[in-house]
Amino acid sequence: MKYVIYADEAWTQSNPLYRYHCIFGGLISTENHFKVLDKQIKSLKKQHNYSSKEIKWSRISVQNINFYNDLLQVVENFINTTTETKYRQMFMDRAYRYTGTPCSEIETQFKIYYQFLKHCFGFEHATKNTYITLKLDTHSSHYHRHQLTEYLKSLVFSNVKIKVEFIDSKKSCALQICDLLMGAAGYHGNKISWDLLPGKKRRTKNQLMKAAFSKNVYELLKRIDATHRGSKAFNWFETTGTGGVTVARYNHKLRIWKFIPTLHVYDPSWEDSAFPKNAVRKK
DNA sequence: TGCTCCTGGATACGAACAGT
DNA sequence: ACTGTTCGTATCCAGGAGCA
Repeated sequence: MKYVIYADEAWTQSNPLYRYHCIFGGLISTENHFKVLDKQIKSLKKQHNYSSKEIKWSRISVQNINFYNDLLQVVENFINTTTETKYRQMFMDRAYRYTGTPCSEIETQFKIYYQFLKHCFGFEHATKNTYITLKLDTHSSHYHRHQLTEYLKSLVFSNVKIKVEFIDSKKSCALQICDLLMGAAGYHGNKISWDLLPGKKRRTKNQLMKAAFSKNVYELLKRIDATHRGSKAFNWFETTGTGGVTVARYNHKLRIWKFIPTLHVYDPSWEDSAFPKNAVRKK
């Protein structure tokens, strides 16, 4: 069986520091399903006069919010109706501070990328002769593509053959969807909408709009989790339980993974209670 | 099992805002 | 300046998920 994974990262910057960071997201499905998704998105773009523009978290505005909300329906439908499609999200929490050997920011990012691809999809439970083409955004790793490729060479499974490709996110709706979902995750999880403008006691229209959209994304993921796993609650920033069976890592339609390095200390200064209520968690 | 985190809903009050 | 609306805070209440 052949699959394609589109994966991307977001909220990796370290200035300012946000509690939830290094958010990695990946959509896995078949090439054909992705082609259909592409067509659906293109037609929706036409309807909304958004054809020439790229889908991007940072491009959401009051003027195009209807397009983005409609887009969420397309995405939900895509994930729900195509059995091969699954979504994975990994992130890190600064409350669990890594205490191992320090390394450069970019190297850390590669290592985490590796962890994400190695463990989040549960490849070890895939059937024999599974072929996966990993499509990563060329833009974000442009200068380090070679280095990342080297890291990913050690991604070896007996049952899964992996091929890595770098593509331009401008040309891939699936990658753009990843950017959107992760952008919303970071915005919501870090309470960015509460980063009030100087002297303001209320959030701006734009902040409220983005907070509402993030919530729509949250509810989308919650619905998917509820439909396919029967769970009654959904935490965007907690590891999804496996119910004691490791094959869940492969089978689940949607999984969230809070990546906690083995070598870590708990840093309560990042706890929710260390910040005022309704405040952005940044340092 | 108890704890924390994350979420929901309802209600009430007052402050901040937008439009006129 | 006045008005009506929206937003934020402060209460309660509730429960699920995951972790130690």
